[in-house]
Amino acid sequence: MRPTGKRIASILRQHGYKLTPQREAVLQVIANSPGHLTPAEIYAQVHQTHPGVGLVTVYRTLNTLVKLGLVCEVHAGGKTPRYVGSTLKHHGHLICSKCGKVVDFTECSLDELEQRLARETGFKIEGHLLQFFGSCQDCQWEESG
Amino acid sequence: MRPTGKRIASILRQHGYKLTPQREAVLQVIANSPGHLTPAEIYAQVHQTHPGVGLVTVYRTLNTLVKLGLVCEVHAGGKTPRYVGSTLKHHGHLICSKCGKVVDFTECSLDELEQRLARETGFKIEGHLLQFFGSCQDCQWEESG
DNA sequence: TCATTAAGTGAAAATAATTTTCATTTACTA
DNA sequence: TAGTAAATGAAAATTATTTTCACTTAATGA
Repeated sequence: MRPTGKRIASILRQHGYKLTPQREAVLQVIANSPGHLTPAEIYAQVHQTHPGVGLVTVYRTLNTLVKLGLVCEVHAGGKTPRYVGSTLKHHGHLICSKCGKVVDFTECSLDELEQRLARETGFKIEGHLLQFFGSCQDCQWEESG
Repeated sequence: MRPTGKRIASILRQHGYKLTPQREAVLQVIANSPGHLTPAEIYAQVHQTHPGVGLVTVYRTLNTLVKLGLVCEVHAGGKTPRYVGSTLKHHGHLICSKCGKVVDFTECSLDELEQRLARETGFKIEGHLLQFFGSCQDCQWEESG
């Protein structure tokens, strides 16, 4: 389950960050979106309800949230990263190579592999991102059509 | 096993691309590097042996190689992607969140999950990328020190 | 071997994404 | 409610990447 906007706000304050209306607006958009948004998309949505909020603030807020591990940065084919509310661990994506559509899935079956890698490499593993690439159903139709 | 420079060259020609000295130089660097290089790093290396080759050509060559599936584009924390010779499927990385170090690993245990996802979502899955994030041994020392 | 030609190249300019700077404003704390 | 450190918006700066275009070259075949 993703953290709610309120949950995120509380964590922000715990870490000494101020809770400004601008940040709240960004949090709302991310928390309420089922999809994976680019900074520009987030800005567009924020701008509708809070016309005063600038794109710079969106970038700054995203950086802060990523640093705190509250949102996940996903590179899904396109050149700009996309952001989604995150529980940090066990994050899986299915990405269409043609249209860029991203579908979430949850899976927890990598523990064994994770432990083996930690043992063999000395890494302290904190999370993972598993991405499958392929064509979504729509784009398969277009291919054959 | 990664494709060799020669192998890649041959595939290029099969697809109607010309084999220019510039491309050969880029291929050599990628094929011979054990690590994951940024476009700028590749350019720097190419430039040593082929001072005439421009950064633009490096970008163009990388795009071509990615399109052909001959190199893999990895987003490893930093803002620019990194490139590595690739077998397209079964590609795993272990990425240090602090220093950006990337360690390859191979794993083939995701077939079951892949099939389930394909069934449930209708995706035609063509490959995947599994990335674990954490701290490498060196950076763990720095943390406690 | 040489001429043809489509594709590739370098340099500069253009575009796009992101970060920095700085003067001003604001949320939190006492 | 005053003080202060942090956050903000706008503009400028930076950085990464792509496009344009005149020129060059690799591949092809006579």
